[in-house]
Amino acid sequence: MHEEIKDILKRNNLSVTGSREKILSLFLSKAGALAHGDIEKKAGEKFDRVTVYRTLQTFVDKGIIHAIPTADNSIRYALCKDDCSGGHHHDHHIHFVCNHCGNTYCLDDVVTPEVRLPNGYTTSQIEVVVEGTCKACNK
Amino acid sequence: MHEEIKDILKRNNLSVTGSREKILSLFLSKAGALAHGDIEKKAGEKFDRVTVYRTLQTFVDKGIIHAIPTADNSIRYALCKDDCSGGHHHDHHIHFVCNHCGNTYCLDDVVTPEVRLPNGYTTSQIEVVVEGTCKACNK
DNA sequence: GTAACTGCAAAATATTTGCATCCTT
DNA sequence: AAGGATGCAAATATTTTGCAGTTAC
Repeated sequence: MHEEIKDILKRNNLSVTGSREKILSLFLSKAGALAHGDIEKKAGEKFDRVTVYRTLQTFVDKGIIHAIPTADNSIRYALCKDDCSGGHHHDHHIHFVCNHCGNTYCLDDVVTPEVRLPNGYTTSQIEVVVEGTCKACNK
Repeated sequence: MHEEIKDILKRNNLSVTGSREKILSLFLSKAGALAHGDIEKKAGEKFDRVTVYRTLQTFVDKGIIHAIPTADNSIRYALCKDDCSGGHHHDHHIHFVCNHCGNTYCLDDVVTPEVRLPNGYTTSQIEVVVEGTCKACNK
């Protein structure tokens, strides 16, 4: 188990427990985003469904991961880069859903574009989800 | 009941029924998007929850309405402009969620911006959801 | 030792399916 | 009359809550 995992937990004032390490390592080892169901499966029945719900919620609250809304309305989660601490999360990157392999990726290098709103509207956050075919599936 | 409603249904080869007319008129009379729960409430217990599920699904299939994914993962639906017929729906406008009044709007005048993806990725659809404060709440 | 975390059971919600009946065309 | 749509009941699935036992610090 990487030291990095413990670091992340400690940095966020969370106790280091088995389920948190396991779930966090799933996120670190996989490029794409994970849905609740993926985590239950991948973890291999090791821990309770309720623990997964609570752990994910805790991670979102602390800004360790963020939720990605997709068109088919399955919630997926992905690691936040840098410091999205204290629930004040701001994405500056876009999300990509591959229609072929079904994976969801954060394209960290693609900055969310400017959006010009009509007069009277103010913006606090912009979420961009692009659907298409990813690099791997395009080969 | 507007004639327009019957037209929309007929145009899509759907029988004109009470629940469909009612639900469609809710969408036509309201600027913002509606969640499943909103519809059940606003309809005033007139029809079954199951009917609402099935009607919404039918409308989405026919391209009469489209689903809007939001960060808090509540599914909302809004009317499609023009012809998004036959399940081949493409948004060209952005969605706006007001953090103040909670409403979701389609900003039909704001075109989705170009997104420059890394090499190897191809795009089929872009979904943009902006959060902030809407015109009415900013006064 | 204390506060925080987990697992189990159960409650509360949400969604889907089957089928008999009713309505639209 | 025939096919489609609705409503009800019930089966599934999902998410939340309470609480007792366990673990991290």
